Amino acid sequence: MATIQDVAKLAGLSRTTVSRVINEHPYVTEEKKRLVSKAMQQLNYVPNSSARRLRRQQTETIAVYVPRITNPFFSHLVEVMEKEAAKKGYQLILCQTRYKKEQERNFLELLKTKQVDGLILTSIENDWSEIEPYLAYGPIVVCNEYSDSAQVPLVFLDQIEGGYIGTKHLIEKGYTKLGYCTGDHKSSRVAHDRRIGFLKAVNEAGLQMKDEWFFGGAYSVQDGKNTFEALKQLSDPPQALFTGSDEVAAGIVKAASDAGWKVPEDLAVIGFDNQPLAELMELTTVEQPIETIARQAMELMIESIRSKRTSVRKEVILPLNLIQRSST
Amino acid sequence: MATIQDVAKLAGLSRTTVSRVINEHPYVTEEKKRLVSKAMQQLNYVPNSSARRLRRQQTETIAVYVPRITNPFFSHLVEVMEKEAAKKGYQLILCQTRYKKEQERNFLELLKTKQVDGLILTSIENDWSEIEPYLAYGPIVVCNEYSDSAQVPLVFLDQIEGGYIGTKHLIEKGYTKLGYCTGDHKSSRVAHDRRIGFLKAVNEAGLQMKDEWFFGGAYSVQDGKNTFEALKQLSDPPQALFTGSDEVAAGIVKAASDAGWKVPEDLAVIGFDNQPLAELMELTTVEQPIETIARQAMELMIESIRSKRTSVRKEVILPLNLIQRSST
DNA sequence: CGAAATCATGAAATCGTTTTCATACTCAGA
DNA sequence: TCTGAGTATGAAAACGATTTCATGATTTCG
Repeated sequence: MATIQDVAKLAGLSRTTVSRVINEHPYVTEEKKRLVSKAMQQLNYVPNSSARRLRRQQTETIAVYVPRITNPFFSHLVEVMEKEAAKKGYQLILCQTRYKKEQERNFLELLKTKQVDGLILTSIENDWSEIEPYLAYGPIVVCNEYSDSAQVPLVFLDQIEGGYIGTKHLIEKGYTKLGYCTGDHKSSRVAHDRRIGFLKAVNEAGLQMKDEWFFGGAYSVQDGKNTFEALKQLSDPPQALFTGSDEVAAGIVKAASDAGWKVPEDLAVIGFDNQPLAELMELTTVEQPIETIARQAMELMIESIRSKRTSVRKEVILPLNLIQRSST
Repeated sequence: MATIQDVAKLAGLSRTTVSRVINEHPYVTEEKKRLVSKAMQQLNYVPNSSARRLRRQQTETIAVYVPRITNPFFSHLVEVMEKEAAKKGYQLILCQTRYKKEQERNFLELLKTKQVDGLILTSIENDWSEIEPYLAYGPIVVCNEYSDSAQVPLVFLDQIEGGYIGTKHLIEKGYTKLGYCTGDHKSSRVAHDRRIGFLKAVNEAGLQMKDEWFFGGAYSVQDGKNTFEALKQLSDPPQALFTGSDEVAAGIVKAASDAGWKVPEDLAVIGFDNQPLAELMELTTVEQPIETIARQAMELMIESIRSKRTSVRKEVILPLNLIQRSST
């Protein structure tokens, strides 16, 4: 492998000048530039990035935390982030926390050991106090999740509003017996807020709720199917169901159709996300502007890296909107 | 930030000894080990990975190429690879080629500039001769795709067999007028082989084909819907359709149902992949053992990195199997 | 008991860049 | 003609680790 020294020798110049050419420093004559370029080509030279990283104290790499990349919501987020990062000369390291506190903590070392310039969290497993100390080693941006105490940029969606407009829609459609079915991930602010939005709409309309109309722990298509089986057993089932994801909604619709129920006549269902699957199943759903939050988060990240200012809290809240199809 | 020098000073020892403790070198007395550990803790020291990379000439990072991470097949592949890599102390850099030759070539520089120890390709856009020279800079493993001339480990599925068993199944079910609907991605060996398998089964059974029963360029759910619309116009449509992906199959089934066709009575459809969506839509499909190929590819990669032998061709061919549901 | 092998440590070289500092040359303005 | 600003270059320091080499001390063994 050719080094900068080899190039310098072949061009009859110093390492310094070669480095200047590479980094487009002014004060290099055209003639030397040509000489250097020629030598670099002849030797098929490229700068060694480990050396460059060491000297420059930056890696041009960003770590992105997701629970699991197979979740379409997160893979979409990552797709956009990678594209945006590549555009600005950054690479992405993928970290799957698998919803585990410990996994998340392990990956935090990446920042400390200077393997990445910054961290984007799309989910938060640990208490913020566990994460906070790592801010000393580089910027952190939170995307999609929310934390009260985090002194960092936060890009997230107005989930209260999301819960509210979805529920409002059901109410306007004339349903009065509403069920609620989500993943209720303990620490997640997202789930918490949606529930508030749901209850707000319900209370405004003066509707009655029953405890048995709350279904929890639902994440997958299969969970949706199970939820329907449970619902079917009720003597007084809800007429409409608010769900926390399109997968769950799809599972419910499928199971209901298979059982001979008509959607939305016998049971209306509203999803969340507007995934490709929602279109396939013709689900009414609350669309999350994934591209926008991903892009915003990445922009804030790169800005934080470049400016080197100390991290400050900054909230970017984006709206959600309803997409009406035939499941309600 | 504390450096190894600071630790050495605090512990009253040399950098060398500290380094030995970090790297678990023998020939360090227990006493000094304690001293060093204590100093490291006091200073909250962690080794700087850029420096370590430079000296060791390795990065403990692997680049994975996928066309798009939102494609569930690839996100599943990446999920397993990341998990496997993390287990062995490696990180993953995600590279989305977006089916573009140029993007793919750009990312190849990662290997040359020593930002990664190796490359795993899950799709190949460029001619192998474009990629081959980069073997000089580190190992490459091909996963899922196939190339005749590549002198590297290749982990892939027997797509001829896949096309064959899917088609055979349709024939055994009694269908005699078979359609073929895939993405026909020009350079892809995968698509090519499946077609061969399809034709083999058709010929063995002595069935007649019509040109109009071949549908191309279908990748998405929407493409599937469009395909059905086209098929509907035919005066003599096929009874059953072999498709290249579950998305396409799902689109066809959906459009058919909406048009009042019964599946499989009026039109049978078989998918490919066994994605979650296939279960939801109850698609018969050809399952690809994604976890296995991902794990195998990652193992071969890490082995190649560690052994430092020159790359040799090695084919690992895994079988596919049929999952029967109610769409056929 | 003396030589060889093993254990324990540190000084200095090394990895391949970028950056700082010093030096020299050119040219415009007083 | 002298001064100071701008231009162009290179020597050497720095980034922070690991590895080689050298040197003692200690143990083993014939």
